[in-house]
Order: sequence, then C-alpha cells, then structure tokens
Amino acid sequence: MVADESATTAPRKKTDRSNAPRRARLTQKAIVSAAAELFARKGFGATSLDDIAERLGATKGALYYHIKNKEDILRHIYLMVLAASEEPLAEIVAAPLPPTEKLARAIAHHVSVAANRSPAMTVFYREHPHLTGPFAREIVLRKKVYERYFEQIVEEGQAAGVFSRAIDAKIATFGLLGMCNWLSQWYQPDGAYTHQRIAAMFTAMLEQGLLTPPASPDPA
Amino acid sequence: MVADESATTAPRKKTDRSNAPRRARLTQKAIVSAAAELFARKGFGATSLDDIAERLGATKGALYYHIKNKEDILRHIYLMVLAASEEPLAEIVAAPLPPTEKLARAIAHHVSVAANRSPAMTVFYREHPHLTGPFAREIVLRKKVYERYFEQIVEEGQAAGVFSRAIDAKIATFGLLGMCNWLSQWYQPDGAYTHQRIAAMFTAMLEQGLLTPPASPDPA
DNA sequence: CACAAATTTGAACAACTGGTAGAAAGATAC
DNA sequence: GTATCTTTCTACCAGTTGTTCAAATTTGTG
Repeated sequence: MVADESATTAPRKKTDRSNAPRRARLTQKAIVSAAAELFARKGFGATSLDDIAERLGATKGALYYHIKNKEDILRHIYLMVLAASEEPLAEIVAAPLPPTEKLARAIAHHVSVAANRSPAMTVFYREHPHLTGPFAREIVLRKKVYERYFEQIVEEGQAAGVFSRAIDAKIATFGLLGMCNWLSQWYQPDGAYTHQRIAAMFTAMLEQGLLTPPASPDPA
Repeated sequence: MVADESATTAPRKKTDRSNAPRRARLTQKAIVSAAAELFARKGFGATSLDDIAERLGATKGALYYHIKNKEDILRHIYLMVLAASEEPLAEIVAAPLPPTEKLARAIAHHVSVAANRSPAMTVFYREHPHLTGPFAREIVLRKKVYERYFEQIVEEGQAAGVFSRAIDAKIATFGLLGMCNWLSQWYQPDGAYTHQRIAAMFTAMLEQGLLTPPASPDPA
C-alpha cells in the first residue's frame, strides 16, 4: 500500500499536451457545484473535503487554494441560489401586471430556479444551521425578503378583490412556497414533466382550485 | 432538571417507591426522541452520539445497551413517523365519503402529524440517504404507498367529476404534499396558527383556489 | 441481608475529520 | 536557458467519530 508504482501515473514532463487533458481545471465554481451535489445527497455534516476533492479528481490540499474553508463552500452555494432568484422576482412584483399574472410569473420563476438548480436548492433549504456568524443572519433575512414578495402578490390580489380574503395571506404564501420548494424532493430533469408544465399546473391549482366550476346554468 | 417526577404516571409495581428516582431512566424511546430533535436541528451527519448522550445526561457507551448503532436510532425515528401516519390515512381513503371530504380529512390528518411530530418529520424528509440496506428500500416503498393514497383521492374526485381533469393527478398530489410537508420548515406549536386552522385553509386553497368566484350575476 | 439480572461506566480502539505547511510541478514571460 | 507566479501534491497535526467491552454499579426479588 505504501510502495506504489508512481510510474503509472507519472506526470508527462514537457510540452507534449496533445493528449486529452488528464486533469480538469480546478476552479471555485467547479468546487462549489460539485460540493452542492454531495451536500444535497449526503448532507453537509457527512460530506468531507476529501469526498469533494476525490469527486473532482484532486486532493484536499488543492481545494484550499480556491476556497477559504468548508463553510465558505456552503456560503457560495447560498450566494449562487440567491443570485439566480432575487432579481427576477423583484422585477415581476414591480411590473404593472394584474395579480393573477404576477402570481403565475412568480411561480414560473421559482419553479424554474428550483428545477434548474436542484442540488443547490436542496442544500439551500436544508443546511442553513451550518452557516454561522453574520452571514447566517444575512441569509435568513434575504430569504424572508424573498418570501415576502410572494406574500405581497397575494395581498395585492386580495386588495384588488381578485383573491379571496377567506385565506390568510401568510398561510397561502407558505402553502404555495411549500408546493414549489418541494420540487427538489421529486423533480427529475429527464422526467415526464417540464418545469413549465409543472408551473402552469401549480398556478391553475392555486388560482382556480381543484374543484370543477359548479355546473354553470348554461343552456345550450 | 434531570430527575422528572415519573411518579405521576408510574405503574408502581410492588413495593411503594414513592421517592423520586435520582436518575432519569434511559430508555429506547427517550433516546430516539432526543436524537430526533438533534437530528432535526443539526442533521444526522453532524450529530454525534456524544451529543445525544449528553442531552440525556448519560454517556455514549450507555446508549449501546438500548440501541444497535447510530443508524438504528434513525430507523426508529422512521418507524415512529410511519406508525403515526399510515393507518389513519388508509381508513380515511377506505371510508364511504365524497372525495372533497376525503381530501379535507386527509389533509387534516397529514398536517396534524406534521405539526405534532415536528422534529421527527423534519428528519423523515431530510435524512433518508443515511438509511442503508433493505430497510432503506422498505421506507421508500412505504412512503410511496402513503403518497399514493393522496393521489387516489384526487383520481377518485376526477372520476366522479368533482375535481378538474385539467390538472395532472400526480402533480396535484406532489403539490399538496409539498404544501403540507413544508410545515416542518415554519410551523411553531406556540405560534399564531393552530394546525386545525392551517389544515382548513390548505383545504380551501386546494379545493376552491385563491380566486374569488366570478362575480355572480346576482342582481340587487 | 444475599444473589442475580439489568444497566451504566469509562477507557480504549481504529478510522476519519477539517485544516496547515512546504515542497514540487506547471505555466508564462523574458 | 532563467526567473516568476500559479496551481497541486504529500505529509502531518490535533481533535472527533462510531463502536466495543470488561468491570463497576444499580436494581429487583426472595
């Protein structure tokens, strides 16, 4: 185990790099996205830096040239999710649209983020206890701001009379967010449903409900 | 702080042991429920057996008299959740009720489980990758069976014409389950909402939707 | 009291953890 | 070629992990 044939993996010396590049370039982005997958699958606490390095075909030591420490990787995952989420939603809320349309677009946006950044999203809603210091507080805050946008849309709809006041805006918001966020538990990119179709159905469910309209007195 | 008066519920065998036992008895149930809270808060991978033992005022070694190993604790958490969930739902589905009523009761049941067994539920939906072997497969199966009950209710409603066919039953099910399961992320037992009220609003949302009924042509 | 069974202890263990230091390799420019 | 800078590797540290186990302790019973 100690005496290994180092000749087998001997690094090619000089210029001839015509062969396939054995070693993929190690970047911060690659580390973060590899870590996101591992964190999503095994959890932050159970994933070691060795695991991450191995997955990238590198060694633990190399990681530390690109990242500060383990928590720093987690930080980058959170920033990645927030960067993809916040701005588009803020634009939708600010746009001059009827509440039903705002809700539809907001759901489409959120579902799309959840679907495309699936591992990072899983981590986002699972590993926040492992963030410490001021950054942890910042994330909680930004998450609340994000969720508040949805609540605003619901409230707007209620004020305009298009959404029922019988349902508490806060609970409605938690409900619709749960619906979307739960995607990360079952959505498969290569599955039978596109995220567009899922978003459309979620919107229909939330706006019209499951019940068929009471048999309208429509004489043929 | 350590010694609770178990005398109140003590089955009191023969000799009168009216005095309080100095050391709280270490039981499998106590271990599992303490572990559930810690797993929910810090994650399975980041929670050590020392943490669990310390919380119970015992030592790590003592745990092994009551449980086989760490994964065994997790197993018990899963069994606990399933035991509280499966049977009541099966009864609701089998009962001779209209689909809308079945849906309402199923949601009420599920929300109540999620609200009362909060830490265990959090663990249930978060730590399944840490289950290994045949037991892991069994859990996946039973979870699917459980979720299938909800799907059945939706399909039943569609067949009866009371639920719209425009919404895929599978997606509707994932949506409503997400709504309920997300509770574990925000529900606080001492908060402003009882789980009954939450369930009622979720049901209203899912059945009628958020939209106010189209202004009925109701003169006067 | 004694005696046995049930329970807990505390130490030991091998394996692994996140993190660090420094040498070595590779690339780039002169 | 030499010099410089970036990137990766090896080796190691100090601490923690899950697990085992013989010995000590507590408990129930006669």
